[in-house]
Amino acid sequence: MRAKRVPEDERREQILGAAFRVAGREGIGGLTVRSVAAEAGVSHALVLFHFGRKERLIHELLDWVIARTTVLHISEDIARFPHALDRLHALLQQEMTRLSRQPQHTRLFLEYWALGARHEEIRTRISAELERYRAAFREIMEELLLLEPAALAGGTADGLAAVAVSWIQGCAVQAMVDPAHFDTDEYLASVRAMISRVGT
Amino acid sequence: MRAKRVPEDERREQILGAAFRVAGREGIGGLTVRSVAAEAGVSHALVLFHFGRKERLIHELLDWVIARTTVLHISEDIARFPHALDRLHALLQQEMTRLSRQPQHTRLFLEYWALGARHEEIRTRISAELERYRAAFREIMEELLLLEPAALAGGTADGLAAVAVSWIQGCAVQAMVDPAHFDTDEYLASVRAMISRVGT
DNA sequence: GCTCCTATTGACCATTCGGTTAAATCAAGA
DNA sequence: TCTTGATTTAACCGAATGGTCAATAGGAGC
Repeated sequence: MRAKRVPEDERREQILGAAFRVAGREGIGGLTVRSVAAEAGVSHALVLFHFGRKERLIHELLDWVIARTTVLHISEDIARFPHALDRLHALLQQEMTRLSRQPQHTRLFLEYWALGARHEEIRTRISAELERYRAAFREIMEELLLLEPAALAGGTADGLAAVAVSWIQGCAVQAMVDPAHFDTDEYLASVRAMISRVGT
Repeated sequence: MRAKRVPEDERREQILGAAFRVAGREGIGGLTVRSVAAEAGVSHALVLFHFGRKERLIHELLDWVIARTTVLHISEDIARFPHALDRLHALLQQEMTRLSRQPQHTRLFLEYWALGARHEEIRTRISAELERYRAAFREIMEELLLLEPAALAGGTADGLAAVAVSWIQGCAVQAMVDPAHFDTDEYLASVRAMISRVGT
C-alpha cells in the first residue's frame, strides 16, 4: 500500500512523532530508520528522503522533544508570589511533578545527555537547554541573595541556580531508577527544610 | 598470530579491561564484540567463548566498573570529624572532586543509568549502588536531625540523603555537559552556604 | 614422547542496518 | 488532457554484527 501524497511539513511531523514513540520504546540506541518508518506507516526510503541521514533525524528529534516540552514555564500563578522564596518553592514543586508525570521525556533526555558526551552537536543543544534552565533559577536566587545576604553567605547566584537544577535533575533521575522506593513528596519536603530558614 | 594460553580469570580481566576502554571511547551503544576483541588482541570468538553473549559481557562490565570505583569510601580523615556537619562537608567535597577527576566513569555510569530504564538487570544493579550511596549520607543526616531538629524541620533522613546524592550527581552531570562553564568550587560553596547555618 | 582436555581461532552464516537508485505514482498547472 | 516536477516505493547493495562450529594448538599429566 502506498502512502498518500502529503505536504512536507506534515510528513516530517508524522515521522518525528513516530521516531519519538520508537525512541521511548526502544531507546535511541535501538532506533533504526526502518523501525521509525514502520511506526509511521511509510517506507524506510521515505524517511531518508526527508531527513537525509539517520544522524540528522536523531538531531531533529532532540529539537522536537525540546520544543514540545513546555520546560520551566513560570506561570502567572507562580510569578504572582511577591517573595522570591515562595516562587522558588512553587517552581520546584511544579518542575518535580512535571518531570514525574513525563517519565518518557526524562528518560529520552537522559539518553541524549549521555550521547552528548560523544557528539558535539547534541552536547551544544543540551548545554543550551541546561543554561536556559539555570537562568530561570538564577533570577530568583539573585533576588534571594539581595534580600538575605547573610543567610546564604558564600553562595553565588550561579552556584545556587546550579544547585536548584541539581535538585530537580536528581529527583527525576533517582525516581526513574526505582520509582517504588523514591518518595517525591518526602524529597521535596527535605529540600524545603534546607531553604526554609532563608528570609525568615 | 595466536594468543597464548592464559588462565581463565586473567583472560576475563583482560577482556573486561578492553571492554572498559572501548566503552569509554565509543560508548556502550558503540561497543561490539569484535571491537572489544581487537582492543584485547584476541579473536572475537574468544570473547564469546568466555562471556557467552554480548549482553552478559555488558552486565559484567557494569559489575567490573562498580567494583573498580572506590565509591563513597568514608576515609578515617573524614570519620574523625566529631561534628556531623563537618563530615558532610568533607564527604561532599571528596565525592565532587573524585567524580570530576573520573569523567569517564561518570559518563559510563550515566549510560548504564539510561540503559537501566529498559533492562531490569542493569536497573537492579544501579538501584543497589544508588541505595549504597544514599545510605552513607543517611547516617550523617540522621545525626544532623538529632542534633538540630529545629534547623531541618520537615526534612527526613531519607529525603535529606537523597538531596545530598542529587548535589553530587547534579554536579557531575552538569560539569560533564559543559566543563568550561561549570565552576565546581563555586557550586560546592553554594551547597555549603545552604547548610552552613545548620547546627550554629 | 604420547594423550587428553580445553583454550583459541578462522571460516562461515543469517540477519540487520544505512544508504542509493531507478522506476512508479500523484497532484497541480498549462 | 498532457506535461512537469516532486513525492513515494521496491529492489538492491555493501558493510557490519552477533553467534556457531569444526579444526587446531598447546600445555598438564602420564
